[in-house]
Amino acid sequence: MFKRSPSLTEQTKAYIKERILNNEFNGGRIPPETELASDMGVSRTTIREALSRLETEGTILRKQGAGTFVNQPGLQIKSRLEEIWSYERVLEAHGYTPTVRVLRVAEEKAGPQLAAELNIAANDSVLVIEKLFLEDDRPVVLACNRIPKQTIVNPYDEAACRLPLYDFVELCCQQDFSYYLSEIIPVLADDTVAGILQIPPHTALFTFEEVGYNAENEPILKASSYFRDDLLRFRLIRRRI
Amino acid sequence: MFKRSPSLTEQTKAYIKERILNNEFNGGRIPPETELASDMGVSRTTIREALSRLETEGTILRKQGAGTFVNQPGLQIKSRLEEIWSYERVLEAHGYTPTVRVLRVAEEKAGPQLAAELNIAANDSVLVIEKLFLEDDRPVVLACNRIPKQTIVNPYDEAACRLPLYDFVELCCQQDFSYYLSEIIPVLADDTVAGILQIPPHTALFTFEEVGYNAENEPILKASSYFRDDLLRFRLIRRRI
DNA sequence: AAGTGGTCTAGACCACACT
DNA sequence: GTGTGGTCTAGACCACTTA
Repeated sequence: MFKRSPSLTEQTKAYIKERILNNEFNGGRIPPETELASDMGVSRTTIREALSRLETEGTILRKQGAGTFVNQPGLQIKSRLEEIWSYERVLEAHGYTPTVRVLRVAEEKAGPQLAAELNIAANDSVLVIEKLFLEDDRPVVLACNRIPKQTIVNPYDEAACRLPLYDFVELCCQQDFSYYLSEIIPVLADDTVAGILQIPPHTALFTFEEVGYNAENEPILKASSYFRDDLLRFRLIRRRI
Repeated sequence: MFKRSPSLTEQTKAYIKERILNNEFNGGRIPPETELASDMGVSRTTIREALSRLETEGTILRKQGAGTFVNQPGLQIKSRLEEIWSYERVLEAHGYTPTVRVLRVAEEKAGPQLAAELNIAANDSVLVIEKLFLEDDRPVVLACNRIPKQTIVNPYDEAACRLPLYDFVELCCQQDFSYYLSEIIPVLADDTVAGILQIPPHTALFTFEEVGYNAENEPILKASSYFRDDLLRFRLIRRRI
């Protein structure tokens, strides 16, 4: 029934999710794992891994001894904090059709703090790319990214700067972008940020301050992002561990 | 080597983590999965599940074809947002020895918004428990919890209100607390909150607004929490999906 | 070429929920 | 008791990295 790639688990997950969205399960009850396995011609392990991923996403609910159930539609989550990868996709998940505006591309010298975070020397050059994500001309996210010049091996142009950051890194730094380590920090909007995001000054915002790492676990960029809370709100499922 | 409960996977994970903390792996390289499995007398599946959990926690790093490695100590995370369950434990993880102060226990009538969130009728009674978590007399977290009176089946006293919320719910509501659905919202501290947390008014804070659900997926409580950003900061690992 | 993690299988037994 | 999800096993093959 399925091909080899992408993984059977991912195909299984997508297939079950589609059946959920089509309301194919009476009363929200999903068939037993053994039944799903024999129906779809895969092992129960594969089914279980697919169901686990759907459970972490909040799509389904499992009760030991009782069964597996579709979660209420109201509880489905649009933007899970851990899964944000590009703001374009986050905005699309919210039903927006985002546009990207590159506000600034410049070179700066790294201050001592930035140098320490990126494991470079103070006063080394960094490339600064400031991007604004808009939905219907309303600014939603302001992102400021700093990448050490020495990691940029290929020439870049205006178009490259418009790309999602991980594409830029793979294209111009020939590095794999592996993960972000993020801090969530509440701040008051200063005049500059308030002006760009078109909100009153001294509004409370939250920001991401994050360092991006490559597959070798070396820091390759620093990103600071500001969000319009009224247009984009993050949700989170917290489970007992 | 191991007992049956807690699960082999959890014991395996704890054992590997202990060896990591003891610096038993030369050069940060963790032995191959097959070797770990035969050493510890469990199947490779069990080892893999344990390693997966250590990876999501940010403790280790896996590279296909290359090996498994200990993550840099600086990248270890103290309070993963998704894993917060009681604020006592979060503060302990930060090296604090927290105390809890119950500020208020009262009954209120539910307004229309709260009633909708908790799926009760407007003007139904809710029990309000306001708690402050301190570290060395410095307030760190203010939490305000609202539980419909009708779900409280056992009598409660002052001591019960001091318990972590999930213990209170299991004790007095005879319900299993399953998960929270949380929103992260930046706000300006008003005078009341600022006074309680001992910070200047109009400081930017972030808050959790969250609804707690039982195993049957029914809302059982509403919680609003305020955090001293300077004393407790949340970190997050975001991976490419 | 050899060694590593990634995926998948078939089957066993356990813990829990229903009725 | 019966059926469900939860845990675990032993073994196969694949994809990737490293030398």
